[in-house]
Amino acid sequence: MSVIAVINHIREIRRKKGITQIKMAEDLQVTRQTMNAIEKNKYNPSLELALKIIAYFEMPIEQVFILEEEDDE
Amino acid sequence: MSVIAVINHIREIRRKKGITQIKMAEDLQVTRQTMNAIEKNKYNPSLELALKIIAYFEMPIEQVFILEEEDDE
DNA sequence: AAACAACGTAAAGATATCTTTACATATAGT
DNA sequence: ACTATATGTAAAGATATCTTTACGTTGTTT
Repeated sequence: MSVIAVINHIREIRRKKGITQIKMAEDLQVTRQTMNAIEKNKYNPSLELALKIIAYFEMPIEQVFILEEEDDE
Repeated sequence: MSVIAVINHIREIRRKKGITQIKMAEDLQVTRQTMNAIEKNKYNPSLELALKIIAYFEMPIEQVFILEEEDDE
């Protein structure tokens, strides 16, 4: 069996930009728990939040979110 | 008040490509009711489904999904 | 050591996304 | 008129996304 999953590089990008989870959550108008859960891949952001994130980072979506094919997970 | 909303151009793109809702739903492994609801902007796709859709169309995300700022809706 | 900032996490509840089943409408072809 | 294909829609239920509240850990600074 194979499973499709989305992973993200938010944490690395955020840190590279020197932004805290708290500030980013405030800027994007979500709670820091939400940002934390998304960074730790506990669940995916909604499309709306994902679009806000790539706009916030000013980066193409492929550099932030990856649609991955995994095996047996 | 202002509201952020995501709209999409899936229907136009799909028709331009001559694909039916039914075939697209099968190819993307969702129900046609889901594709119908998304096309009619009843709700947004998940990020995972959105990424599958732009891969399916082979188009950049900005040409399919638009993050819009609306007034008082 | 005490204080502070950033991050981790958990549980309960609200709303959004998606499936299944079912029925209905519209259009085209025979 | 009948059949087939594509699309619209609704209701019930499952799971995902996100908030609120709350408490815990880690590292840094004074």
